[in-house]
Amino acid sequence: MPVTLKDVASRAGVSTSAVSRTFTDGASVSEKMRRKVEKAASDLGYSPNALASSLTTGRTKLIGLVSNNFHNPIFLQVFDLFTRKLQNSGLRPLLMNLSDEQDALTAVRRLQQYSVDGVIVASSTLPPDFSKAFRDAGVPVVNSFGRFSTTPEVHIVGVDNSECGRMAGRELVTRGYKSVGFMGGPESATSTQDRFRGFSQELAKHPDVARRHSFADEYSFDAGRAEMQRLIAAGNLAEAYFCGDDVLSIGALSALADAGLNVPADIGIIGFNDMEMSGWANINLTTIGQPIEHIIHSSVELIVAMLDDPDRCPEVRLFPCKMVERGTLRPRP
Amino acid sequence: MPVTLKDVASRAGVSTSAVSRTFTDGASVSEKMRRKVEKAASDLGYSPNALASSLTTGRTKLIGLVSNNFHNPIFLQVFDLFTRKLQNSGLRPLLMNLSDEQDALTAVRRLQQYSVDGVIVASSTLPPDFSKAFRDAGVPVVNSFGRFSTTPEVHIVGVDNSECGRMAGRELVTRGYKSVGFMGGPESATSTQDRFRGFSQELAKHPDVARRHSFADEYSFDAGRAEMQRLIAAGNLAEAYFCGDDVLSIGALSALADAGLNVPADIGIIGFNDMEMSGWANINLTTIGQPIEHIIHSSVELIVAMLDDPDRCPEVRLFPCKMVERGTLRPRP
DNA sequence: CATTTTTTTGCAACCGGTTGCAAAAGTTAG
DNA sequence: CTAACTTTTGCAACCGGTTGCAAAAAAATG
Repeated sequence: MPVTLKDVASRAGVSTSAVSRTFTDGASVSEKMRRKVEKAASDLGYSPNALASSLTTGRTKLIGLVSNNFHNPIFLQVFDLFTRKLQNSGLRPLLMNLSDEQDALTAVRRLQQYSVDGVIVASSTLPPDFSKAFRDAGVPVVNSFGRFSTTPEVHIVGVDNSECGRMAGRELVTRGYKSVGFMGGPESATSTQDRFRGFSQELAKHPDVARRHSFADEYSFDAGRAEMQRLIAAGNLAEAYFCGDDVLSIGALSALADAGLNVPADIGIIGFNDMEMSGWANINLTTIGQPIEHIIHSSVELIVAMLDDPDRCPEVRLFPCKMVERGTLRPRP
Repeated sequence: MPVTLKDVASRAGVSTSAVSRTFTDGASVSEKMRRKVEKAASDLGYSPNALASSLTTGRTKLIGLVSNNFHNPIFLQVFDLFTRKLQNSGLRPLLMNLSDEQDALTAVRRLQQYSVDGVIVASSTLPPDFSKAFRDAGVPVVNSFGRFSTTPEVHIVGVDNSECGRMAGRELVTRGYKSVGFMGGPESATSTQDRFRGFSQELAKHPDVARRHSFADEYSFDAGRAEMQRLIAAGNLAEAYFCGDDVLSIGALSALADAGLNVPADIGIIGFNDMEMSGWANINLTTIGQPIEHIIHSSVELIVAMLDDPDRCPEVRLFPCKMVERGTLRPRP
């Protein structure tokens, strides 16, 4: 049914090689030949089969896009940017949702069956070993939004989460809060661990500031709300909280509002991620944003570079987070 | 570098056909042979190349997942469900983001190059002709969340948006509102047109209820907020509004709050889509929800059925929307 | 045990392309 | 116009599998 190379060749009265060459740039074809072939091809509505050619070229232009973050609204933006950037680089994203199944080797197998040219692991919660499984299988891989190591075994693009934690701590101290809390996501997430570590490090420099911490069950509105309700009920609230994700912050804000506590007059909240809705007028959350576009553009650039040089030395690319000041912290003195 | 059929064959000392057959179910292979081959395959870590086999079988198990809705939070859930359901059906989603480029023929070309077995168009805003382009190219296609026709040319799975409009109208009338408004998304979106039509039809039955309508520039918080601010400034507000999407409703709610208007005491709001955050305690939006899971499961079932019978007669599958009562409308009398 | 029937196996062609190589055609120089 | 050199073209093998067909092996039958 679909038009093949052969059909075009016979209609143009030339060899299949000639047709193939007109569609391969850099190949040697005369102007006359090219015109003849292009005419025949467009008459027939031919377009080359990318999969068949991958067989000989060894390139499918397929990139596995692997993630398990299908519940955090920030990831809709992540998928939007990744798919667009990949498309604009002439690549096609093959999506893999890891929500049901986390086994790295199965994931590698599945993607290898489709001969992906490379894989982007976009997740802040998968363990670093996950990405390594791809590298071990010889598949170029970039880990985006993941935890970085100073001796990376795979490419990592993202932010320094512990630096973000320090930034949050510094901000709260600067604003004169005398007791502060960390409300993390699930304790098992590397992002939570790192933000907590940085936050603690920073506060350790200020012994006069009391600190405490706790963890919500997951990165969700309900978990943030429940955790804040628990804290309120327990009595001794800190003056300000750094929440491990905006969605937790928004949950916390709703618990505070219900309890009749005013933000930022009675209590301060700083979030993380700068999701779109954090800027909405009725939320107006002060938060720390990741430069998502930069991370994604850089990740795609890196995977593209890996296609030419699969043995490229693994590197870490970190981008700075930035404070987004809105209305949930008391003003700087 | 990767292990091929030939490698396994020579290690097992058998023909390549034998190896191929052990990996094709339904093929004739003796137990002894199967064991021998499986041993060799697992020793070598072989897994068959899906793309190479597609060349002869004509099946890639690749499904194009096409959308341009990368900004509505509801679509994160849509992508989550689609990818999982496809994966569980042994299919792989090839994602195509249409935000940059809307040309149907280009999209068809691109996906045809990868020999997708079928395409799912998941969008409430793309024109029906878009999906037809795939059908015309002989690619099985299902349009999810799209506008249906009583003489469908492609499979459509979704809701009856005009019925949803009627449902919203009925709800407002039942609650005794004497003047009501429709605040739609962009007037060009088929979903907005249909919801508006149904809403108007229903209200036409109640001449004692005053009605008006307007359209926001896009489906977004900011657009909803701006439009409601405009309405407030203009003076004559209706007693209740049906907003074409929850994200518009939430924007509208924030404008109302800023203006010191109380919901539902001063004004009622009913949304559409039941996004996750509509249920959040600080939003608590009364809305109409689409049965997303059903729509998606049914869409995938349909595309799977099309693989076996590409000429299957196009059908429309509609699922009922349901009211989700929360706190932004006055109670029923 | 020979014969017929059924199952298993390998051969070789094919899926839709690409590419090294040598022959053919086109250019340039003498 | 011929020789030497370039460019363009087609042939045929190959990429990693599948499959129709016939031969080989195994099982059933007499």
